[in-house]
Amino acid sequence: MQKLEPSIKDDVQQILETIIYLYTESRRITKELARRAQLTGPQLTVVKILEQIGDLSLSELSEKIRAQNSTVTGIIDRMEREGLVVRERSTADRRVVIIKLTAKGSQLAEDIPIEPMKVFQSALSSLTKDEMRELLRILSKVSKRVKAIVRRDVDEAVGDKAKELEGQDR
Amino acid sequence: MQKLEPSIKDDVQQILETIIYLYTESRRITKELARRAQLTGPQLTVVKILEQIGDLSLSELSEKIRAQNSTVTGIIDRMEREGLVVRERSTADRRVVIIKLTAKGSQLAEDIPIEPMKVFQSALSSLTKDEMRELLRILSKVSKRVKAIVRRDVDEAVGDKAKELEGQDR
DNA sequence: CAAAATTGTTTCGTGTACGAAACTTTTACT
DNA sequence: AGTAAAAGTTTCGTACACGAAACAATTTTG
Repeated sequence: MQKLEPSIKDDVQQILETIIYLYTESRRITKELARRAQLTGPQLTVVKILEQIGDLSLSELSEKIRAQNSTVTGIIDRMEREGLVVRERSTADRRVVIIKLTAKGSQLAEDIPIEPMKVFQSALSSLTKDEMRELLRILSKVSKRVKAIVRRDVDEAVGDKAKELEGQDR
Repeated sequence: MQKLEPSIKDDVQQILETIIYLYTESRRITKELARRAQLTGPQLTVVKILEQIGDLSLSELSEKIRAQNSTVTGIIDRMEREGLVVRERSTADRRVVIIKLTAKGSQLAEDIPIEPMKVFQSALSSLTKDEMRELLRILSKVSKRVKAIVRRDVDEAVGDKAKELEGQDR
């Protein structure tokens, strides 16, 4: 079943693990920074986004933090309970709820000096310009491949295509 | 505050987004594959791991799926309720709980022909050997930098170090 | 204009996810 | 042996996270 030669297989495994590491680390950092302000990770994200962009509708906010509306409703519920944000009906479109930072929320945003993503930006900045280009090029290639595979094999008939997919492993 | 020149900044942003895409896509694929077998993402992961490795203690399983014991307890509770696995006390060490696939669980594992990670392995395999080495080298470098920054700046005094960190952005 | 389709939000039910505390069994120490 | 420390698991409380259904306001259509 495994047709990759060992060293290649190890590379693949290590790359996957590194990507997973980078992602989970980003969440860990967010969480750690948030903890110091008595916030949760997602709450810190919301506070920082509202500070930078200004008021947003719930849907816009959901899109920014890549979560479903129903998830964000809960996050905002808890933040409103803590007095960090307020909900306001839009006068232009009364279906829309606008989320605004309160004074307390703004103060908190200021108190947290660093955005979680800054750590990654800083780390990436240690690469040479060429390395950065190369990284982006290769990651994009992988990304495109994943998208193609997903379209063909996962979204349609995983079962039928499984053998074929494994056949490509060599 | 932003000292990166635009093109570099865009590269950084794109790299971050690509990494986030690859990670979230991997969860989406897992979930989609799981859905077809009436499983959840983590449950599919557990079933596939047990199929390949064999029986594991709860702690070993937690480590494999990178989750806390308390999280896995819940996952196993639900899977046991569905008759996919059983808990057995280890005779060697009676503190230990061994998780075993039932016949139903094994059958399900067989029915799902492809492991979620296979998609990524396949995509990564489209890279040349040189590209793979280069990707791994660069990602490792980033990873090391992140670890170093985290040790120095996040785990200790984020507030004090924030300015300094931003200064490194150029 | 009125019914229908659409858009934005919330509610509900289920499943993670995590840390702290509680519990059980084992190991280490005196 | 007897107590203390450690290891493995579960319980508890809280916070996401998501999809489906419910609800409200707006826009589209006949």
